[in-house]
Amino acid sequence: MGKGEQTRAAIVDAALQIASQQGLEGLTIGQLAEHRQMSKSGVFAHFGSREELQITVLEAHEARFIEDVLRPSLARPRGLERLHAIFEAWVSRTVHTAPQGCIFISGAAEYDDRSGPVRDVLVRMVRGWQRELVRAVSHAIEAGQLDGATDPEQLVFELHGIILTLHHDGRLLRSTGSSERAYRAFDRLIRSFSPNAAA
Amino acid sequence: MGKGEQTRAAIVDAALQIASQQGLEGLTIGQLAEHRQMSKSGVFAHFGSREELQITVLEAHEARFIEDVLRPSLARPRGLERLHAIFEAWVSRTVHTAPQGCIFISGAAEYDDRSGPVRDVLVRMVRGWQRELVRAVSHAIEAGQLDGATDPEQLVFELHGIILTLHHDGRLLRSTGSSERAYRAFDRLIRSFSPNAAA
DNA sequence: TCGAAAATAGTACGACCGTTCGTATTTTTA
DNA sequence: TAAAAATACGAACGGTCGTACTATTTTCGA
Repeated sequence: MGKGEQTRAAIVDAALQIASQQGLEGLTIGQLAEHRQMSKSGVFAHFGSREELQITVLEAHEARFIEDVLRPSLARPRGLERLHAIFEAWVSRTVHTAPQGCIFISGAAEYDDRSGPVRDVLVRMVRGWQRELVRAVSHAIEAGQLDGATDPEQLVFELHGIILTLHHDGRLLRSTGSSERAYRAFDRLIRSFSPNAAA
Repeated sequence: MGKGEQTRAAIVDAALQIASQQGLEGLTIGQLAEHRQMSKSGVFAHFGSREELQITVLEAHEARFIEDVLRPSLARPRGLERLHAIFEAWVSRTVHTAPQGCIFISGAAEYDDRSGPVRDVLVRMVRGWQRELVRAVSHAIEAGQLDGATDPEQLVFELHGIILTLHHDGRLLRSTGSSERAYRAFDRLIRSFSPNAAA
């Protein structure tokens, strides 16, 4: 790895941190340069535009997200066990690993009314993640661990809600005990989709 | 109402629109002045600082939110019926009335890592709204419409999640049918807290 | 080790930011 | 209707923004 790539990686790392706190729109090249003790133009040269930087940060975020949440869970057997592992890792990441906030979530608020490449990339990533979740749920249905009539996307919809509230309450309101609420919500959610639950 | 108050009200109105799309941090005085065909300093004079403007916008948003969501529901009898009315109005507002997005939600992402007066006001408002929800849930418990062992704040936590996902999917992903998913989620949520549900 | 290529710095630009201030205009009040 | 007060304007300030250019330094293979 040449010097350039090395520097670039370090910049992206710092950018990821900053964007996690201030959002992708709050990320500025000047701030990033100061953080890395470089000149603005030196930072800029690695990306060519701020937009390209933001997209690069999104890609780095996604890679890390997948690594933290999905990857370890793939070691678990398909079905409820894996789904549970995913949820646990997701909760954990939301409150611990990324104590500066999730870029997917802050980005959703920042770009839901905008158009452009950054938004497009974000949407593609979120859709991709939802597809992964749907897959995991479908496995549980196929295994008979969830009711056969379960609409996987409905379950994912509600699952996502738990994480969004966890993020919201834990971060904005600084509530303690949000994780416990999240787990309780997850249990009820799964139970209400269980084979023997009165639909 | 003097001329000044009149102008100020019109400015706040425009600011509310802009902030609903761009967020409170994306709201600028210059943009606002252009929108209202005024000079920057003319707009500025009504608030004294951008922060004061942001707080004023928050207050206007809260007033409208209460008016749209809570107020009409208070005409319904306490308990599940009122809770359902609140949820319906909330969903409706999230997807129709405020097609530019909810400032409470975008603000949560913008200010969850910041400090200062704007954040403080936002937090106070969100807490206040959650308290209202807890009240509505408690009424349903007292009326025996929800299980006596129900933790109202847990139910509110999950209820909030439904709205957050509705906002997320409907706006970022532009999903159609999110409202239906929200209603289904609500029904399941209520059922799982019903007196006869196997806890 | 030298020289081409890559990487970084430096400088400048126009645009917009929030804010200040002095002045002009309009509105209200006496 | 004139004086007083409220309101709006215009210009300017110091900053920061992203970006474009040019110069300098550093890196690394021949």
